Amino acid sequence: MKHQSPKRIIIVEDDNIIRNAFVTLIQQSGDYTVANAYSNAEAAIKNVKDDAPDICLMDIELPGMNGIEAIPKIKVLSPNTQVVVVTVYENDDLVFKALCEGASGYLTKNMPPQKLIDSLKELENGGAPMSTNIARMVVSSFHKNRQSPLTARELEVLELLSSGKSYSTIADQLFVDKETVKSHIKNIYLKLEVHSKAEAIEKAKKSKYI
Amino acid sequence: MKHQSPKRIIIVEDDNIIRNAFVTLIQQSGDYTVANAYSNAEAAIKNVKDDAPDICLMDIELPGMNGIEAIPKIKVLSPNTQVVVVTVYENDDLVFKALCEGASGYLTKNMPPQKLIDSLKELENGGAPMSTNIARMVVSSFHKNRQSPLTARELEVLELLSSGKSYSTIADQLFVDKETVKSHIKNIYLKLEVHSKAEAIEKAKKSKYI
DNA sequence: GAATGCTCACCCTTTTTGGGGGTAAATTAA
DNA sequence: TTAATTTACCCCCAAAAAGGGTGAGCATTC
Repeated sequence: MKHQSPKRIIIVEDDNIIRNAFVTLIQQSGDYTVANAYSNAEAAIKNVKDDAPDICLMDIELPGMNGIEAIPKIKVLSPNTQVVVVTVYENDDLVFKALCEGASGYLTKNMPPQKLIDSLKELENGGAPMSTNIARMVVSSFHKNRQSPLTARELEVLELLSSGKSYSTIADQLFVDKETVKSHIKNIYLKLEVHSKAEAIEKAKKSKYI
Repeated sequence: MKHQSPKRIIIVEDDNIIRNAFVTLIQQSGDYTVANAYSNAEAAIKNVKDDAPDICLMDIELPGMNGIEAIPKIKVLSPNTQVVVVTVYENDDLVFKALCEGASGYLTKNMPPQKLIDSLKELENGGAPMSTNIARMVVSSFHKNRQSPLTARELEVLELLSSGKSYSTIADQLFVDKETVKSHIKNIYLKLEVHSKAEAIEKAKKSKYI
């Protein structure tokens, strides 16, 4: 088998001390080479085709374009690059935005140095490295709220309603009359204290009933 | 500081050899105590209030009730118990079902033994232990498909449509005329080759455009 | 400078839908 | 034996959705 050349990494991080620490840490590991290190996203994007990185470590708060916006731009120019966010922010919103934009991992800067190298290995193995809290946030985002005021049938109806189906389609799918669906929806509105489909869906999603 | 009593664990696994291996492994770690070990979900559910486990290791394929169905029953009877699925299955459907039902982690049986103990520690630290492939599946589930035939504006409209909003509400939110929204939706239907809201939403979600 | 694609906006029509108000039987669970 | 759930029906009517077509303004691309 042919020898694998060491994985190429770029770093986007505006703090000089942290950036240099990452460079040193990664170079010393021996298994990776730092193709380039940037203090802003624009420069990284401009050079990403030449750098041809396997992995990009991306900070979020950066001068100019922020790290979240930078992710899709990197991915378009270099689709095989895996972007891992490395930041101090553990805010739900930022985490899910980063993942939606295409991040393959999300690390917080308070991790021990060895964890960074472990994470790179995890990426190579087809994983998605995440800090402890981030993994929990991600998994929790799937959990449903079981204290729902709605009955099982009502939840079924609301689920279908939230997928854009009409009353009659829902009725067909549940093998009941359209008027029955209407009754369920009336009860859903009563319980959720709303007066329209959109409000019901919004409230149910926010409360994680569906 | 007061001494913490060792975390209590129950195991639900129908294969005697594997179950006993887990028991031995966990007992030997010293940091955990096996409160009970069951070969089926029904028995585990019956005793979960008495066992009062901090953690439940749950297999999926079991005689009688399967592990996925068992998760919510365990969580209702003992809300502070963290359920971790331990299985051979890496199927997307099962993973997401397990997480939706309330699993706090998902491990595959091909892991090295030490990984199980590490995972228990990870749980204690507020994490969500996952095998490499599972973590990638979970993170990938957030990624959007960037080869969408829809324009940015059309995606915006479709996103709002999929949240149950009416044409006029969408129009207000985007500061355009209702007729403009209609035009966009007509184009969306054309491009996606559908003839209704529900079909458009279904196709867009399936293709991960939204 | 012609062509294309995108965003925006208006017109017409039709059927369907959604939401409000009631009522009530059968089943199931507490 | 109450209470809750699921089912189903009636009325009404405004609003919404979907189909059709047209076209201006703008940016990009060829």
